[in-house]
Amino acid sequence: MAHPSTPSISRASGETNRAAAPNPRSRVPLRDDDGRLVRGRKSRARIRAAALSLFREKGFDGATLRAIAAEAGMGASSIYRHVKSKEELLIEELADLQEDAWTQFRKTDDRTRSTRDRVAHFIDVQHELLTRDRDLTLIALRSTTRPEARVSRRVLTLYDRTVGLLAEILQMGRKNKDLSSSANVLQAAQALFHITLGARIAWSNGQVSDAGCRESIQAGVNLMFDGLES
Amino acid sequence: MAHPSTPSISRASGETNRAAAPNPRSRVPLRDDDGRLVRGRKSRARIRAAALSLFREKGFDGATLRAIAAEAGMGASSIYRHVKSKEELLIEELADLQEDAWTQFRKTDDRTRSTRDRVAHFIDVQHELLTRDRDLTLIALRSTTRPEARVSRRVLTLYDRTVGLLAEILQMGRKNKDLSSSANVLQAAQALFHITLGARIAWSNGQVSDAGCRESIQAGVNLMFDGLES
DNA sequence: CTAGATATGCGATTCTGTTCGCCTTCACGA
DNA sequence: TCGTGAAGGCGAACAGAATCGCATATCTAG
Repeated sequence: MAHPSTPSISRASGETNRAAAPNPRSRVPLRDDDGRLVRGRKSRARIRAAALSLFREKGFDGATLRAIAAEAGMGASSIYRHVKSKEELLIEELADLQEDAWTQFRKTDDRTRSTRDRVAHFIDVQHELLTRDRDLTLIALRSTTRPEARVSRRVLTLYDRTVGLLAEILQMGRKNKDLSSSANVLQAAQALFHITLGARIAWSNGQVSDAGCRESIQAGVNLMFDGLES
Repeated sequence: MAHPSTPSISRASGETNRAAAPNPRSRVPLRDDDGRLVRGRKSRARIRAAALSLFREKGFDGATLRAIAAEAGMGASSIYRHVKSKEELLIEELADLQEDAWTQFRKTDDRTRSTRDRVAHFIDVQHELLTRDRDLTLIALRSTTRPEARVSRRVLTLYDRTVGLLAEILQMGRKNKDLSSSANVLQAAQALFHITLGARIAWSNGQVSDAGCRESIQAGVNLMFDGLES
């Protein structure tokens, strides 16, 4: 069920754990970070900043890699010393955003409330952060439809993690008799997550507004709790 | 809620309704189909056949436009006289497939059965056909993440139609007191559809097997009917 | 039959992300 | 001090989709 070779999420913010990534050529860095890498880190930061600003300005597809490179003060091909693909530049941001959402949820979560409320709150926090950047959400979704791309794994891992957190909440609810004991929490968490995913697809296409997306998600959550037949 | 400018699905099979498509230059064809168009239609059919066979053989990305053109017996650029993008070639097939699924459902649908069963059956039939061609499903999903692409609208229209059919089933169930009268059928239909969509994303990534996908969908449907709390 | 209009076709070109081979910089160990 | 090897950078090149301008074929109107 879970994705193969799914390491628990490493710190997603800051520099990527490039060194820790399994290298196909199994060329493990022999030295620890000597000062030489400082320049590299700076470049990486510049690239990421340039990419972010250009993405916001022109959108993902509108931001040429050559333009990003120019803004970062280097040639286009040099980018690939730091990043494996253009999409990866965006996925970095997504990972950060998710991490933010999760920590913010943990800070504002109230375990004494009903499971339904907690789930709604979890989804709300996530929605709040994700809808800030339509492009980001869009590319994340898009990358999940390119299994051959290296980033898709990363995004799917983030998704898995989200489902896991949802399942955690549901599990607690089941213990408290807040939920039917026959419910399969993992399947339920997946269903809930898929509802949010589907709604965001519509949103990112401009089919529904920001508020409409949220409403659609909330309705889905409520339906899932109440059931269609009851 | 509905997508703007969403014409009801025109005959999806056979030739595209190229003439009926709103032309940005508003150059509406003055003449009806004179015999001259026969050659074009033949070319179109050849292109589509070539594309289909090459897609099956090499996959979507593996099938070069030049290769398709060669197999169709023309230059690569000529393809664009008949088709607006490479993706559109695949979406044609999707539309056909959907149409097949819907007619097959109608043929095998038993209105005396429970709403839950009918929904499950509807989703099953669709699943059956869609999982035959992973690439097709994948590209369809991918195209929904490119709002600027012309095909995305087409796919979203197909999605809308699916949701509509689901809502129809649910509506009938509500009338028969099979469903809670407080349920919003459209929202429920969307939620159900999104569950299938999410499961298919996982499937198309190889995260879950064919059977796993189906199971996941069925579990989601059942959850949606039973509710988490009941 | 001719003139115009339209549909179809093609080669060259553009724009894109990405790869390749080569070069420079620099910490480190002998 | 010197050589080694890895990190980082560069310009050229590649492949693929999509566009452009022009040529040709086929019809209709007069």
